[in-house]
Amino acid sequence: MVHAFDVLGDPVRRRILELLADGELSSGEVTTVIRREYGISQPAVSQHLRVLRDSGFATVRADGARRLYAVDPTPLREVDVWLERFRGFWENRLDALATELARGRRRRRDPGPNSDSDTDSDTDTDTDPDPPATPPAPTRDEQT
Amino acid sequence: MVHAFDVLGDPVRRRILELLADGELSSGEVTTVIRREYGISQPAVSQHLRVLRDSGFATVRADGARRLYAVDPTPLREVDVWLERFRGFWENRLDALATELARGRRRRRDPGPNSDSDTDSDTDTDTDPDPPATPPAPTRDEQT
DNA sequence: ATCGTTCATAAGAGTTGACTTATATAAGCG
DNA sequence: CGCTTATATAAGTCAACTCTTATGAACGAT
Repeated sequence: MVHAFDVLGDPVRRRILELLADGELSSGEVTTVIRREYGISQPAVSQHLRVLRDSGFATVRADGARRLYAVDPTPLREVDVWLERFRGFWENRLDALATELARGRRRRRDPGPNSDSDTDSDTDTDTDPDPPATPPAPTRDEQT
Repeated sequence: MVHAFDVLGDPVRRRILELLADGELSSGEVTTVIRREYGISQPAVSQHLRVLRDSGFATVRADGARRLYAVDPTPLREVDVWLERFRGFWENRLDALATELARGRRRRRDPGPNSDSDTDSDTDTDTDPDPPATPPAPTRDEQT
C-alpha cells in the first residue's frame, strides 16, 4: 500500500484532512467545500476520500445514507515521527529538551545535525521501513 | 514550484534526507548508498538531488569537483507546522501544554479534535497557502 | 413502490513523474 | 595536454495518478 507521504502529496487530500481535523464531516459536506475551492467533481472527491480511507488517514461511519468521515491520526503520527530526526535543525536545545519531556520519550541523545562521531546506526526502529537493505525491485515502488 | 509534501512523497528523496540529516554528504556518497539500496542509476539520484535543491530541502556547496549536500530544514519545518493541527489527536493535554511551552508559541487555543463550536476559520495564517478561497483553475495544480 | 438523495464505483483520457541511456562540463592528475 | 573522476543535463519511455462522465446501490420520504 501507499506510504503516508504519498497520500499527503495531494493538496486536495491535505485540505480534506484539514476539514476533518475540526471534526467529523459527511462526504457531502466535504464535497461541497472541496468542490467550491478546487472546482472538481463529486466522484473526484469521493475517490480522494477512498484513498484516505484505504491509507488509514480517515475512518468512515454510516449514518443512514450518509457517510461520516473522521481523521484517524495513526499515519499522521508516523509522519511526525519521521520528522522527529530533523527537529534538531530548528529547535534549540532547551526547546528540544522540553519537547523530549512533553513526549515522554525514553531514548537518550538528541537528534542534532552533523552528529559525525555518532555511529548510532538505527536505534530508532519505530519509524520507517523506508530504507531497504538491498536493491528491492527494479520497478522502484513503495515497499510495504 | 512543487509543494513540500510532493517532494517527500518519493521514498528515495526521503532516504536522501535521512542520510543528510547526519551531516553533509557529497553527491557521490549519496549516490553510492542509494544505488546500493534502491538499485537506480547515478543520473536518477542526481535528479532527485536536483528536486531537493530546487524545492529548498537541500543546499549545495562546491568542494573541487564534488558537491556537498546538506539539509535545509525550512520546508521540513513547514511540514511540521502543518502537522501541528493534528497533534491534539495523539498528544494528551499535558503533553500538548509542554510542547506549547517548548515551542514558545504566543497563540492561544489548542488544536483539539472535534472542536465543533469552534468556527476558527483561519486564525493561524502562518501555515499553509493550501486552501484557495475560490476555484483556482480548472487544471487543479499547486498554487504557489 | 417510486422517486429524489447520498455516495460509491467503472471506464477512459490526459498529465505528471521517475526512470533509462547518452552526453556534456569541470576538476584532478600524470 | 590527454585521461579519469565527479556530477549534471537531455531526450525518450513507461507507469502511475487524477481527473472526467456514466452509472449503480442504498436509504428516506411521499
